[in-house]
Amino acid sequence: MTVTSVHDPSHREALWELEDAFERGDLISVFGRCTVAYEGRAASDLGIGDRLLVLKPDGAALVHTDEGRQPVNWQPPGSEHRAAVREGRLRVRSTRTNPDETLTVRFERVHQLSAMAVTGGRDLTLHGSEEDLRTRILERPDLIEPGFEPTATERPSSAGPMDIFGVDADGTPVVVELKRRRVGPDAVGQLARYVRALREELGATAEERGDGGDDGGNGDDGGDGDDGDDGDDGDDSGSDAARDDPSPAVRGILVAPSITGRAAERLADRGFDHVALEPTPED
Amino acid sequence: MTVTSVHDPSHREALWELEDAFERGDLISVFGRCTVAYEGRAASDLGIGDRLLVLKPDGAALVHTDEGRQPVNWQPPGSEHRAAVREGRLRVRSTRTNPDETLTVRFERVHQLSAMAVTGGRDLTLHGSEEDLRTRILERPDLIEPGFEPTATERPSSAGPMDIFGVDADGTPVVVELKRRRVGPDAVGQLARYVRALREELGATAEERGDGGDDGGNGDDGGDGDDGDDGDDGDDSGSDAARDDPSPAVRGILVAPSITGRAAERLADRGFDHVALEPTPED
DNA sequence: ACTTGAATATCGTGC
DNA sequence: GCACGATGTTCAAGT
Repeated sequence: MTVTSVHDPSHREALWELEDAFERGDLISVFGRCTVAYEGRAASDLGIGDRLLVLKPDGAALVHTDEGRQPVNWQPPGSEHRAAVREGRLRVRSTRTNPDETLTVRFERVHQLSAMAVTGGRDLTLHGSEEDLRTRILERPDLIEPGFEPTATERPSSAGPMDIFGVDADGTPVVVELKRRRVGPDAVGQLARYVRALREELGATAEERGDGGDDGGNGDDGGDGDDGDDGDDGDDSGSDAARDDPSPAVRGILVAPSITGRAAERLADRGFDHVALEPTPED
Repeated sequence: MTVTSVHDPSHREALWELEDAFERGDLISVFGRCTVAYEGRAASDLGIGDRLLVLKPDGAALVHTDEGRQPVNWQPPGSEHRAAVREGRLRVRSTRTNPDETLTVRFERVHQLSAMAVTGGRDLTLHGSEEDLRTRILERPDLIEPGFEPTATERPSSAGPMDIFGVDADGTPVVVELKRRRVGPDAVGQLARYVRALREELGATAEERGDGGDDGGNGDDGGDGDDGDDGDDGDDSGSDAARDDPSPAVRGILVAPSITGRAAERLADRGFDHVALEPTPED
């Protein structure tokens, strides 16, 4: 039998079953009326009530109520489970170190305890990720725009690896930033950093192209333009003329299913483009 | 009886119990051998294996394996659960809209099904949050430094609401940014945005205050003064002169239990201070 | 071990 | 409903 199960056990009975299940490495589910106390990175106390306690052989512990996706209390994998009967009640305690954390569940009454030996079934395949989006574009670059040609993925730069690098129909370098779902202004900042990094890297070329790559205003401190900040502080308009250049040396394209209004504003400010595209084709 | 439980039920038997439990608004736990398919914001498929399915009356659904704190598949609250027997197997499906998402669990075999009517016990008290840290400082402002006086919390600015705003012993405006745990450079950037916004707002006043009054230091180790700036954000380069002013019109203080080395460098670059403080007093 | 960044993040709050 | 920030975020990957 792969599953053991007891209904309305005594505390001592529940303890025996728990210890056996620990020994076998079972996945355990306990329904019962209990209090919960946690102390570690923070601290919390939960009064008496009906809850579901899940104990995993890898050390994870979860306390669920009847609401919410998140457990009301938990312990991450790597913790150690112990059970005991104290003051006539079943007490389950899960501890770990680094940081030191303790989760204690005290059962006033155990309604149902089940344990199952789990085998196999770890082959999860996830689709619709950012990688799918990249694959889709590499197979059909015209989804970005006619004439676009990808030349590298994860191309390194001083601002980190960029998702897709390529050239457009005019031979202008293009940085493509991929997001698998609707994005806000932060994604525009990320794209701006890559573009700036590439403009600096290709600076000489830009000069030759006669497009006046750098504005004369702050030419002295040449690496420190203020438009590439990560956060959302770039709201001051008109701080640079270069971004309004009609033919910038490097283009930026943000690929995402949709973008927020604020993000659209920033894209326009910087002269970047948005291409609406889903990780997988719509039905 | 508040708990119903069936061991090794037939698929039809399991269906009856499930539908009854849905009707009663029970918290449900199902052990069984199953496949899982999800389609929505992403898509995934999970081959056959032993898992624990948790169904909540608020619409949440969780599929847990024997590993990890996170469910391998799930559906958030607000979804609708339905059960049926198809092709001789129990099928549980949870759907929601906006976005459209579907989670389907097909049981080859149900080992154990339990359902419990949950009552009460929603009074969770959590300690050690950022709000605790704010409360602690407002009650004892001298923890920041002698003479510090908070004047507002969540004070608005063009960069968003700042955690605590106040004045130091010299009457200089102070922006305090709170973090409940160890922080990296991003927190310094956040603080810098607030300080810059306030400096702009109070610009005229700052010009007049050009006296030589300097802070007495707060006794912690002074940051090294190296200028090895990597310039990957440079968020306040616009007001360049103000940064090096020995008596800036606005001070910035980052309150956190500890900070990373890179964050310390940036703090020093911008002339900000760090105060080491926990959300709750150490024992 | 520390740091960085993504997630089907989730969850609250404010607009 | 949308956007933004905090979370005992968790988690994987890179350094």
